[in-house]
Amino acid sequence: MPATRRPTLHDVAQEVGVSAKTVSRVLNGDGPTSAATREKVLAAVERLGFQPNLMARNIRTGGPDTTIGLVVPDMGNPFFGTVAGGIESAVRGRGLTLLLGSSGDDPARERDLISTFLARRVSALMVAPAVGSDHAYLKAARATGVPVLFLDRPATGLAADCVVSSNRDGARTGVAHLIAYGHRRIGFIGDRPAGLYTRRERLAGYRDALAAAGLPYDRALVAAAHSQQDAAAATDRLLGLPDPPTALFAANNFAAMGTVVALAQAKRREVALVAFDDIPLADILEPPLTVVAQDPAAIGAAAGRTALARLDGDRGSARTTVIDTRLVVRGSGEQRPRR
Amino acid sequence: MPATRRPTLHDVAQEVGVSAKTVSRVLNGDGPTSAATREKVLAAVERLGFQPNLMARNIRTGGPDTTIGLVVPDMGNPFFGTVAGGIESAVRGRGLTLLLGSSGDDPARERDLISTFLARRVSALMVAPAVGSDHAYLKAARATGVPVLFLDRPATGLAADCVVSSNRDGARTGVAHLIAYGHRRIGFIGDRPAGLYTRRERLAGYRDALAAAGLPYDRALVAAAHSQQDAAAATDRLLGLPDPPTALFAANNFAAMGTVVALAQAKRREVALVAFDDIPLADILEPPLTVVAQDPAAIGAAAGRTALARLDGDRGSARTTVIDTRLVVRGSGEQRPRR
DNA sequence: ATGAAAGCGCTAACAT
DNA sequence: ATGTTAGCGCTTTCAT
Repeated sequence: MPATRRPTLHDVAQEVGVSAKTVSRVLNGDGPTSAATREKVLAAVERLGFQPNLMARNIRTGGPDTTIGLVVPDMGNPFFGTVAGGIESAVRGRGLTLLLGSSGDDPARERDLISTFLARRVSALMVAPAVGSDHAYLKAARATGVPVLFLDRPATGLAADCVVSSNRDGARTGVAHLIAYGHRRIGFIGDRPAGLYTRRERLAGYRDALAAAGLPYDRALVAAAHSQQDAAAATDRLLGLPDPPTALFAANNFAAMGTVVALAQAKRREVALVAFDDIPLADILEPPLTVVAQDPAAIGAAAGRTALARLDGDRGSARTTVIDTRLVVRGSGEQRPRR
Repeated sequence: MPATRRPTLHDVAQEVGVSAKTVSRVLNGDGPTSAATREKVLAAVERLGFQPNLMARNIRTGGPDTTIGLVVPDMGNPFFGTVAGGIESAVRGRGLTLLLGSSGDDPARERDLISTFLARRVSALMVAPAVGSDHAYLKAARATGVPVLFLDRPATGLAADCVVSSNRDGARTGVAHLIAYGHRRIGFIGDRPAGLYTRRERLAGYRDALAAAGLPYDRALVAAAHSQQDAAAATDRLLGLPDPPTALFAANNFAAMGTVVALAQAKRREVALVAFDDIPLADILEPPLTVVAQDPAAIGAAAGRTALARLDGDRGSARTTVIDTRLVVRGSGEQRPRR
């Protein structure tokens, strides 16, 4: 069976015996239409299975495409999946659809995707940046009026809207929780590279908590890891120090997993642990894992709302929205230090 | 600053002093062009920051939009996120981008999304169906030549390409593993409703394994759950039976989590467990969780390849691709039955 | 090697 | 209440 040509507005018009514009009016409900023609038109639309070509419509109206371009480092990461879901919920009512691409944390690929999305004339562009990408080149794009918004981390080299977690505050709270249980030497296992925004913020929170408690900051207790394996190795290393930490703060979700695995394998259940970002099954680990939970759905929703506000003409200066984190106490932070 | 109008092909042409068509030729490399004009054109393109409007191009060429529409029940589920990533990798080389929507397992919303995607003239449509949706209505759409492809479950009411895991075989292998360790009463905690494809297949595999070992099938050992909480409750119920199972087979990932949680809370570590679908941290649970792992990236990749083949003119009849599952032995299946 | 005109499917702006 | 014309930004077709 050869592919039947998709019916056009014209086909419907001919079928009914009216002009294309009349059909258009019925479908979009702008001009006035008699009830009789409206009915006939709708019947013909149904019969032919007509679907207006959205691209043609967008071209003619000159407006942007009714899509939001979203670039994330990794789709398999439920954090970004949930963020995407939050965006979708927020913009669905406005008829916007998500165009999604993953950069694999490669700045070049991220640029490619952004460029494709802009060529598609997306209504708005949202980017959860890859490690090491710079966004100064987006200034030109933004001058054309496309709202550009950053997720999880602010843009580099560009003042743009962004939505982030309360990284510093969250980390401070998590570390303060450990300090409250008597820990004075607390290891920090964070992301790499050291300059990475989320790592920097969370490390700052860690130092805030130490300072507030009058504890010294010891660089020997700070490790960097960019994979679960790395984090496990870093955990082993910290625990092997001459004057080892009695508690650990894992500053992101794979650090959390790596640390949990390392502690379990080393049978070091007495080491207290708080992690940034929640993980599945945290409550049945032994001990149950205390975390500083992010709210990815809220991040997505806030991003969606900000984009809509920009599309509605909000020309205010770049705005940073901070989404609260929440300390979820489950037990692993309450192990007392052993001496 | 007012939004600067996006430059068009015409603007570039004027800037250089040639016709629009010449610019088009340079950019698409079809007609012949002199090296001199090519250079001038490219310079002007760079200077103006011109990006061809993909929608306009698609309209004119009459081809489908260079997107693949993907509908999944839930974006936050890493299974679907990873599937999406697999699709993207497979089709990226052909310049196709993902248009993504989540149905929230609501058939009406799924239909809406599909309809929007078709109106956008996607090159291909991929659907991981919501529970309870019927797809007979897609026959019309498919007659227009859009490849339609189902993920995770086959279509209902329509013969279409689909890519699924080896559910039956995988379940059989997982249950056989339990039988090999001496279990004769094995509980099955599956999805709801009972008619759901994946549940049916996995239950069939469970029965295959029982039959192969000459064990009776006892309906009292089969439970249904559609959330982690449900699954935990079902686990408690099965363990409370007069003649309780000594092992459990959790037939999907939330059943897995629910069962793990229930066993941990009831301190019933001696109950053997195998789960369908891998979960994070499975290897540090106590005991480490043995699973029948799916390969979502391979599912996505296969789907992408199938779609490309269809776009390349493959008109063969509907094809079902089965992606192998893999038994990952970690320990929880090796608890011996207590008597 | 380049340009002019026509048209993809639709809607804005003016008719009637 | 409906039709006509023009044109969105691009590419096809046919000239030159």
